[in-house]
Amino acid sequence: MGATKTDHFTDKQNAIATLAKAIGHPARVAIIEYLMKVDTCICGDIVNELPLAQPTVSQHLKELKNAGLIKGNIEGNAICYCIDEKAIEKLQNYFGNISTKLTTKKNNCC
Amino acid sequence: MGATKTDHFTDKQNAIATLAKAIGHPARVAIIEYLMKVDTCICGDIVNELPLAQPTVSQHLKELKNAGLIKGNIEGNAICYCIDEKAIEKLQNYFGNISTKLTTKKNNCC
DNA sequence: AATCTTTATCGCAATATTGCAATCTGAAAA
DNA sequence: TTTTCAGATTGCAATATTGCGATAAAGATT
Repeated sequence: MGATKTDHFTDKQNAIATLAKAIGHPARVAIIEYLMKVDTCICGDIVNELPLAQPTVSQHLKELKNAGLIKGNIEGNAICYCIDEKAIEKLQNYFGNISTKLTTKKNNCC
Repeated sequence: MGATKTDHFTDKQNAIATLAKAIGHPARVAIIEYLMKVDTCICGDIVNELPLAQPTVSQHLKELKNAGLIKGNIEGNAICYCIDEKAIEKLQNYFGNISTKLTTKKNNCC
């Protein structure tokens, strides 16, 4: 009890949940938006941008990386993080499909 | 500490995070997909469809409703739940914007 | 080598989430 | 009214997440 029963659901469902869960925290939304805003993606200064301590930011980055939403490249002693387009596209497609199916179905009981 | 510092982030960031967090669980992904699959949205049998007990399903529905992803209509002593298109559209737009911005920017350091 | 700079990890406390048995509520049916 | 049925709520135990201070790891700089 307390642990998510991931094994009872399909791989696709778990995959979407994992991506969504990673975005389900404002700090991580802010990180993604910052990565978009910055032209160069030398990203050590995310810590300065966010109201969180360095270890906390590091952990959020780790979770985003585990979920496959961002990639990291070592560059000297700094690290270059950037968004992985594939993950974003997966989400876009997923919600796009739901949206179109909903409008064609016109289920209007609510 | 352990509480999310929502007040340090923008309303938009918190809004996206709230929606994403609600989808960030395979059971809730399964609920949404079931609501799409069923033509009529008389939805009491979600419990039969999922490998979870009734109180657990009820709580997941509550969280989806709180996040604004689904709506519920009382119909007799049953309840008709269905997806709120607006929330899905918000997510679709959000990830669509990111996707297009990424392809135009061509940031290829990773 | 000694130091600085950048990022990751450890360990902890506070809080949140997940899941369910038991129970409650309220409408329909008998 | 009593029973029944669909859902919600309560209360609890197990686990996960959030956040940060302290520290570690590793390349850069002096």
